[in-house]
Amino acid sequence: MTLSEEDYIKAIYHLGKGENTTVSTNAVAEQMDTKPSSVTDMVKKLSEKGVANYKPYKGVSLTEYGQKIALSLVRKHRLWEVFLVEKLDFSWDEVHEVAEQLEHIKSEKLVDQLDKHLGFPQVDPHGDPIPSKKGEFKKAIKKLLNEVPIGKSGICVGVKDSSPPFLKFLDKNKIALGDTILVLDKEEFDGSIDIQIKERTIHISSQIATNLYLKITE
Amino acid sequence: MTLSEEDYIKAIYHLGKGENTTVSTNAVAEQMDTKPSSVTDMVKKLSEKGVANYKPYKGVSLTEYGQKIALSLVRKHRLWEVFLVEKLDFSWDEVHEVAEQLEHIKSEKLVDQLDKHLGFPQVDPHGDPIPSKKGEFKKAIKKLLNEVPIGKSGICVGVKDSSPPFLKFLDKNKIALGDTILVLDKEEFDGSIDIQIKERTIHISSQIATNLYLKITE
DNA sequence: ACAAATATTTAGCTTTGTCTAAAATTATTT
DNA sequence: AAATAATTTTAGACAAAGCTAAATATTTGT
Ligand SMILES: [Mn+2]
Ligand SMILES: [Mn+2]
Ligand SMILES: [Mn+2]
Ligand SMILES: [Mn+2]
Repeated sequence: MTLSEEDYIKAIYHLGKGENTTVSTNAVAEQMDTKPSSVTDMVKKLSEKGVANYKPYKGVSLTEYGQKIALSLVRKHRLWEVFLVEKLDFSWDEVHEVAEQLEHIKSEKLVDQLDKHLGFPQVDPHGDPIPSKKGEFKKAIKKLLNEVPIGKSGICVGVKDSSPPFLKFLDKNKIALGDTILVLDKEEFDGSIDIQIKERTIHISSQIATNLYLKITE
Repeated sequence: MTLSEEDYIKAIYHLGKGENTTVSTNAVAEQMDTKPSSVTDMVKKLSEKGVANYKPYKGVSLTEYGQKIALSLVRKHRLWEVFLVEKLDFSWDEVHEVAEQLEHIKSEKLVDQLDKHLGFPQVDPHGDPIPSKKGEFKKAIKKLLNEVPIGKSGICVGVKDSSPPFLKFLDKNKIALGDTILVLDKEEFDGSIDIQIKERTIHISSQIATNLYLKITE
């Protein structure tokens, strides 16, 4: 697969949320920051290669084979992200762009050894699970912060939005993966909430609460 | 620079042996495993970009800017080779192919941090020097084994040919960088020599002797 | 010095991946 | 059930990087 084909496969995979959903040409175009006509051309090619199922005007999905490729790419992307943070002192908002390049390096041994070097990590710096070599991974039971009822608490295990602005916001407000968060109060009107985190009590907007994953503890 | 442009720049650099020599279209074509006509097209483009000086029928050389790029690529290539050997347990005959890909990853921070992570190595697994961030490196005073006079000895510090077959040959014969080699005898007729290495006395062909670098000790 | 051999460039074609503009299909309103 | 709007595809073009075959320049041998 070429670099470009691989990025399309990943886009289709992510838009389908990991399940094997059919996604629209326009959606892929938006995700990839290209034009719908370019997507049409590419998905035709992917279809011919046995990577995708494409029905004109109906959308595109990945074949079994395509999903395997997607999972391998996701695995590589996330392992590199762990490497950058753990070994090269990158912060979690800097890794995506570089991993986007590194994920395309072709060498099975490289990935296997990297995995070993990192101690077979289960999640990437954003809390996203790392597929095994065979493409398996258990998706964690986690809840968005805005769905956690008042009085319940949990451990922060992931972010839904992993864009640099959001990640930097969390850094600035000293919210990190692993922290325990208790929901104190919720404001119906704007969806904002009060939380307790590490002795501090802070008020958090709906935009933040809908992008933080917790693993409920009690 | 695109991946392809970068590979051409590296090829021109290596053919010019690091000095800023003018090299021929055919030489570049052979090195890159492409056709001379493709090289002509590319060097024209590199010339327009200010990376190379190209005179039709006369050959091509790198500009100052082009040399900077070349040195940065060599730096990245060799740092990645060190990483693969030191951290991921690759053997020295497996690293080149992967480094050939990794050298094109764009991220200044990545290179700086990798350098630090590796403890600022001075040479790659084949004994080749790693340019500093500014593009400087001292070239070691080393001699090819076939040029070492009888009775002199030295430490094995590098290989001229770093192709897998040659490197595997060295592994098989337990000759590694760092080993001390004493020249016992030379055969004028075929250039073969007798050496002593780690208590062993072995006979070595001219092809091997002309591809092993020693740093003379006495 | 000239012919032959070699090296290099040019011209024209191919593939990949992209784009714009126009045409076709599907979805949504009234 | 049309009419309108939105989505998607097609047609045609372009840039990058490569190739083959033909033309041109340079080098070499006599
Ligand atoms: Mn990518
Ligand atoms: Mn991630
Ligand atoms: Mn390369
Ligand atoms: Mn090397």
